[in-house]
Amino acid sequence: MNIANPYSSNCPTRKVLDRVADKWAVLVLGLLIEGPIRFNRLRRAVEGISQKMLSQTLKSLERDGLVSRKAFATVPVTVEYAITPLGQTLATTLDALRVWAETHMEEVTANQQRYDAGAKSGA
Amino acid sequence: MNIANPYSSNCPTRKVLDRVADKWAVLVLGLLIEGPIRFNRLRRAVEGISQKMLSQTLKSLERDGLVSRKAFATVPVTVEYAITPLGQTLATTLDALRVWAETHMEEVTANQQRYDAGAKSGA
DNA sequence: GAGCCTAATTACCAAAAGAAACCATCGAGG
DNA sequence: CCTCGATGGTTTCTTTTGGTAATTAGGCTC
Repeated sequence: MNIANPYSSNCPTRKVLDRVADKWAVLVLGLLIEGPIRFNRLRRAVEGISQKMLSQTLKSLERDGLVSRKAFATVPVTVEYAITPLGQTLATTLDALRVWAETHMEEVTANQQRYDAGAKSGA
Repeated sequence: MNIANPYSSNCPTRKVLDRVADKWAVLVLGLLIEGPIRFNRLRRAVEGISQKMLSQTLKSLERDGLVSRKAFATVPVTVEYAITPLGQTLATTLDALRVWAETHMEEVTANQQRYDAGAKSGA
């Protein structure tokens, strides 16, 4: 079982890591944890995402078993996306990242400005 | 509404999240937490990374104040990279992600195979 | 003085993201 | 009737990013 190091490219952990390193997936999962939601509503909620990327993100999340898709044969066909139990475990983990961002973003931004200022004068 | 929802694109949290959604940054930070390390050593450790991407990743991590760079005027100039205290807090958070991956990768892989099989026959 | 090791950049090409248009269906309204 | 709007997508095109390989620069070794 001890497959261990994600630093070798053939390690499956690396694949999952690659998958998770996706800003849209992180944002979508973060929204889905609040409850099932329809496609366009999701699109409006996640500011800046295109239909293509949302569709693509949802498809791969579904493929991974992190979200479930349910289509209703209503007037204009509605599709509802929901997070799965597995997806919830990931969303919980990712939430720590959001908390980190909220806690440290000011410091990071300050660092960036200091760096940029230094690079400008130091060059 | 300074902080709050990362779903609006102008939220600084979103910027940090974008930044973190980078597989190389995650892997590099994970290695740096074990101690300072030189450029080429890092490159050999992170399998599959190119010099360009490593250089680029390190530069942006340095800009964010997550790692520090120290050049030594040795024979062939050596450069050592180390994680900063701020970087450590992030690396710790990201470690939870690695743990998630190690715990759930089998399930995710199984889901993918089931999905792919279903799509093939079900389409 | 050719070759090598260091860290990093550059040029070039492939892949992915982004923007915007199009598709098909149906109900509402002019 | 015919267009409009809303539904969830896909397609097309452009831009941005990532990957490969070659190059740079300096000094040491052979």
